Amino acid sequence: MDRRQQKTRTAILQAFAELLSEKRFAHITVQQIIDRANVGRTTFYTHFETKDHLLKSLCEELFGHILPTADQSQPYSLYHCYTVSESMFCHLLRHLQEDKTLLRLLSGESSELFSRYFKDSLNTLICTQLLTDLTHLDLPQDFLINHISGSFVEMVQWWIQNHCKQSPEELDRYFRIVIEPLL
Amino acid sequence: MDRRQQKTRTAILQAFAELLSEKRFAHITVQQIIDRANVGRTTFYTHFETKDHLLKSLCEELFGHILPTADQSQPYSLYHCYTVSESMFCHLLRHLQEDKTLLRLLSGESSELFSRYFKDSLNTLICTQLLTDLTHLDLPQDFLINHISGSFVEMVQWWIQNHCKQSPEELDRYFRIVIEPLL
DNA sequence: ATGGTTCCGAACACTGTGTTCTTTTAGCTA
DNA sequence: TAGCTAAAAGAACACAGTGTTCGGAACCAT
Repeated sequence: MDRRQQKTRTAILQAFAELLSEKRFAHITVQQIIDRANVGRTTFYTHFETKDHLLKSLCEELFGHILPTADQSQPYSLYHCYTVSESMFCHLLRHLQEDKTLLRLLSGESSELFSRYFKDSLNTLICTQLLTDLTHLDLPQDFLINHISGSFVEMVQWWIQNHCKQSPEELDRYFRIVIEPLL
Repeated sequence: MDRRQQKTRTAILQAFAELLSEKRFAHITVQQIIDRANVGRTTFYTHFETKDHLLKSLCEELFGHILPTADQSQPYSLYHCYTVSESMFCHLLRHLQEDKTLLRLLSGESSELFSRYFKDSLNTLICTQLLTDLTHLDLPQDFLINHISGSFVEMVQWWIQNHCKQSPEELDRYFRIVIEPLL
């Protein structure tokens, strides 16, 4: 792909991410984005159809860095009956801690947008990771999966709102206490 | 209050709620609201400062019916170590099942807006209901409360997306299994 | 009935969107 | 390095939505 395209694309995404950590999605205008990205109006619209498409692209960009690493990174296979030294969730938390952009967005005023995307991705991720089925408790499996991914994202939101006081390992411990009785 | 005021106010809220179950908040225009409510443009703006304020009013209106009943309704005191026949959550679920408007909104494309409000309200509600402190597990109390309210709202979303197949009692049972180990 | 409030409707300025056009610039190719 | 091509800039445009202002009509209370 042309170097120019790459440059403007990242400039736009960057500017957009910055703005999102300052104000709500709905209150951000295309004009503000292109001003900050130092890009022409026409250029913006050749790259992104609408502001909504831009948001989607940003989500894919950011979570695309985080989630696949957890996916490939082997038989974490969630927490299991027997304790594993390393968990997928701890892995995610560590990555999250380092990605300042993502942290800002998940704490910004439009955090729901990203949380939603995060949770949906996590949901499918858990489905693929989940080898054993968890029907030993008398609960529907998709309910349980939804509960796990939902709780995780809720925890992350809580963590970020409290300014990330805990270490990823400590947070992982919390999550184990809350989730392990169900596995 | 003047009868006219009441009429237009509810007409606007009603129209807005209808529209919200059809399309996203961001894609709803004031024009559409006042057309459906059969109300003049000026009138709208004397009642509500902006579309955002209207949304807030709608939240207060709808959840104002549901939550206080759970609040007063006595020492459910969450689930407790000893099982109680009736729980605050089951109570909420029953009310929710009957409120078609609320169900539509929580399943619509702007459900995050309502879920967020729901969770925040639930959070403070739990704080007041929570008599005993739950520090016996080695977890911060506010983390635990956040986990409970978050999980509940996540469950409700899951329930509604699956077209409310389960009865409130059955759903309450799910929630007990998931939460009770922590109390 | 009459005074005060509320509603209506049309008009208005203003902001933001998304498109079109021409001119300029930058990257790939040979 | 020259030349072709694709991309960006910038200005202008039509359009849609917002929020306000006005005069006049409809309504409610006393």
